[in-house]
Amino acid sequence: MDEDMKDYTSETDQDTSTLHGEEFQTVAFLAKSLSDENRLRILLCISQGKKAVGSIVEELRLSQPLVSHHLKELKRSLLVTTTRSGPFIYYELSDFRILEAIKALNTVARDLLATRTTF
Amino acid sequence: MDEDMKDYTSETDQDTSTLHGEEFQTVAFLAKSLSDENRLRILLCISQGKKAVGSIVEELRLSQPLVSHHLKELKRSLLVTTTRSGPFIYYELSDFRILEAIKALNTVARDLLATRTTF
DNA sequence: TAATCGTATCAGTGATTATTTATATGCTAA
DNA sequence: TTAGCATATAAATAATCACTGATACGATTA
Repeated sequence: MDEDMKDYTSETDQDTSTLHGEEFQTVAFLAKSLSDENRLRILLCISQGKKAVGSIVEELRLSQPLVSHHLKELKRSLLVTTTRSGPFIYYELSDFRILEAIKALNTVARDLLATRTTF
Repeated sequence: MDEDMKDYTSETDQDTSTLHGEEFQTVAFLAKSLSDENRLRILLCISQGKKAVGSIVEELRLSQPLVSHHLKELKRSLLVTTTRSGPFIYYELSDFRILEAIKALNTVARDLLATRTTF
């Protein structure tokens, strides 16, 4: 059961210099989670601390079903975790290094746009 | 063959700690380019050096129109540049730091899968 | 119990996209 | 000019996805 993703044994050192096999799939899956502007806003929003859905809705001025939809997607990619407290459901980042990855993308993006010759 | 890597001294102070405004859009756009398994394979493929379309087709065993389609998408996101030499069109990475971003995503993805509580 | 608040889910729609097959375009040599 | 190779593009399909509006679910309180 649970054949979505595979587990790794972390006994030996992993090769971080290149991707192989199913890693292309997992990286693509993770990148897809970051490929939506609203999801990025949500991630940055809850990076300040765990927040309930209503707070995110209010802060980002998005509809509640839309925020719930994106949070579900972020949870599916394991980027966020939830904790219930009464009627509130708090969402928080599961790994803050995703912020470093986002910043790396931002740096590259800014440079690509800056050094662009045409336009 | 010269690698045109650049030094990055900030001429204007850039805020790398957070995203604001249009940066969400550009990061999402860049992430979308990385959100496809075949495009990641293509990027890693040409990271070994500039390659013609036929070489990529052969190496990745994808159809030629599919490779051309993805290369067009990668060019649209400024991740690759082209050089024509006779009938051949060579594609190469425009910024090798995208590999670092991909590796960062891979590390996070591997950790998310590893530390996941399997119910 | 009922009522209310917070959140999730359902159904539908329009837009985007990955892929295939077929065709067109561009370059070079004979 | 022709033929032939390398690459791009067009057309069609199927799948995915972001978003909206409506509704359902769950927890708390009266």
